[in-house]
Amino acid sequence: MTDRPTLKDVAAAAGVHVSTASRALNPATQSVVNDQTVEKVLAAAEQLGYRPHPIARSLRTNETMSVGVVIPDVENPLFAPILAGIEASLIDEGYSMLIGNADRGEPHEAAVSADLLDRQVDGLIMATARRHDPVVDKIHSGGTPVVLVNRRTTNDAHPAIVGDDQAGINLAVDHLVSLGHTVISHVAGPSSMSTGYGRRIAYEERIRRHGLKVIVEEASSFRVDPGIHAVERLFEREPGITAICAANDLLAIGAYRAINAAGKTIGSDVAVSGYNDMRLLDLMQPPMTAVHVAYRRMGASAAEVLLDLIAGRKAPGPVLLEPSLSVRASTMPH
Amino acid sequence: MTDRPTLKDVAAAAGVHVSTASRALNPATQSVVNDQTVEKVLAAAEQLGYRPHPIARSLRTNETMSVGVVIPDVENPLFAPILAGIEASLIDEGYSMLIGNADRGEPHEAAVSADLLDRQVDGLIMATARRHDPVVDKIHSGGTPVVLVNRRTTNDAHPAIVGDDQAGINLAVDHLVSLGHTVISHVAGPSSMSTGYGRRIAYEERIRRHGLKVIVEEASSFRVDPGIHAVERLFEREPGITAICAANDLLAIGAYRAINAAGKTIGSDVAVSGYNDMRLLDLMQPPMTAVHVAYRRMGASAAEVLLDLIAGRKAPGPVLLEPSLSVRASTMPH
DNA sequence: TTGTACGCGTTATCAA
DNA sequence: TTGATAACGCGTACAA
Repeated sequence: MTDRPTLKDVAAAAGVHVSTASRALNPATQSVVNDQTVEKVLAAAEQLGYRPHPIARSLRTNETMSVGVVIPDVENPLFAPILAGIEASLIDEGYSMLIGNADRGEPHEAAVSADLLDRQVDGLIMATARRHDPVVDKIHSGGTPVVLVNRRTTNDAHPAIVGDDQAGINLAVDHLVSLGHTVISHVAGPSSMSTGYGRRIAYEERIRRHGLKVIVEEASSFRVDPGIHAVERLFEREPGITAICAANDLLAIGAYRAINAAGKTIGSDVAVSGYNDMRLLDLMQPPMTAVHVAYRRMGASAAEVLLDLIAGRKAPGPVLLEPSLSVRASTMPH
Repeated sequence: MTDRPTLKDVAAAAGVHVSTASRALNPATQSVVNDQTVEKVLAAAEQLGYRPHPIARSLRTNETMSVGVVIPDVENPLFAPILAGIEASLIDEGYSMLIGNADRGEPHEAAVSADLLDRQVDGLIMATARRHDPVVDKIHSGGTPVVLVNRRTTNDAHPAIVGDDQAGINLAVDHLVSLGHTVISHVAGPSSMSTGYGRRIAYEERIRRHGLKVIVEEASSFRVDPGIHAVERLFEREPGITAICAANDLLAIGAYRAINAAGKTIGSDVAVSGYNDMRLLDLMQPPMTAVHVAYRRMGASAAEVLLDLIAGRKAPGPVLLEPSLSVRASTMPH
């Protein structure tokens, strides 16, 4: 591979000094150099196909033009659109995305983010936040720009782009109530995460406002099997349940399984609503009603806020994205 | 944020020269320095919490310890396990992963990979290869280590980790034949990609060997809607079709839609097999039979081969991963 | 407006 | 075995 041209080569070709070439190429300092010289340098750079060496530049500027993204589990379909949104926002500003997969639990998250920081990323987007998260606190207080996505901490000092869980649960509960349901239960996610906790609290509050009984089972994680078990427990406790409002799509799929196993019919016997509205949910049998969250936009916004932070602009506190409700056949009039 | 300690600091603390400290810290040159000095330096480094500055190191060594991954569409669920596999293999060797999303078509792929190369990645994993792919050819001949994943070019000089499409299609076709089907059609993917082309050729060959009639419709892309249209065309041409062997899960989902729309029953009237066996396929109604490919392992292998290449070791030609068949209710005896 | 000189943190070469 | 020094490619005070 033939050596790429350096700034020195450009300067030589243009017949000027390296520093002049540097200034001519840098939009910020370009104004200080003679117009004709600028032209010459630009022409030479173009002709040689000069590309500034990012490593050398980073060494000088202490900016790598890259950001780290810490994901709890890359294989979770939830994060694909978030990553796509982040990438789309970053690319326009010349930034790249370094991915850290923290799928081995909490201590791993610290290791992964430390790794990214060692690589001198200019900022971090974290999708792994717990409600009380010392890792996030430490990075934040270390001075590195951080933006949380999807989940937030209880500490509102951290910028975060998340869905409005309260509004989303309200949509689901109100929808079920409007269909005539009166025994509506909630399959909650882990209360260590804002998504699990917030949706549960929102459910309890909304159900009480409707004058109904609060019926909750917490699943150990946001996955299908824990969802099955939670619904099995629900059926034991409260056989009269006619509706399940799940904190997440996978938990709702678990509900599908448990309902089928109990010999009941989804929709007519027991209504089910999911949360997230991930792809292909409309292809299930019956198609699943779910609270829809704009994850791609969530990722895009997180990246934008992070870039603001990096540029020294002030970041907002938590930003709530308004959800909508995708109504399908899994919720029927009762 | 308090400045991180530099090699100079470590050297000073240990009472030795910078270059000695450098040698003591580097496993490769460590043997050349006095054991006691090594101890001293290591202790000082530990005590100061020294972490080598990767940017400065890269500037000297011309290695960034990072690899680029070019994906045709991050949101396609197919690539999540591939990314997870790549990441897992890389992390162990101290490498990081830079993601480029090339979702804006062919010219965009060239731009994205150029961008990654500009960032001095040590190698590239590309999931975007077309059968004839000048972009890949150019990068390869430019001297940058490249490994293809999932798709391959016709040029066997490029290392590639792909599924054995012929074996996979054979599994599906033989399965359908064994169920008694005699009018078996194929919904093909774009023939510009090895996956589309290879599976189609394999289908034609296997069908002929069984003495049956070749019935193919090519979809414009590996997505649901093109699948619907392709199957609609199939039904017009050959009303007697009892089985559809699709080149991809999404095309098979399109087949589900088209079959339902035609008032027929999936499984009993028309059997359907998918390809890839992506998550949640078992939750469809009816659960879908599909050729299963070990995508996580595919990603992991690609990363390993790339690291071999980077280390100067010779890479194998195309590597074929053996598929299996996940039999479910969408394929029934006829 | 341009050139000089230096430094960013490492590693590599050469002497000692 | 260790130290001195240069170099990687770029940006930037400072001087001219």
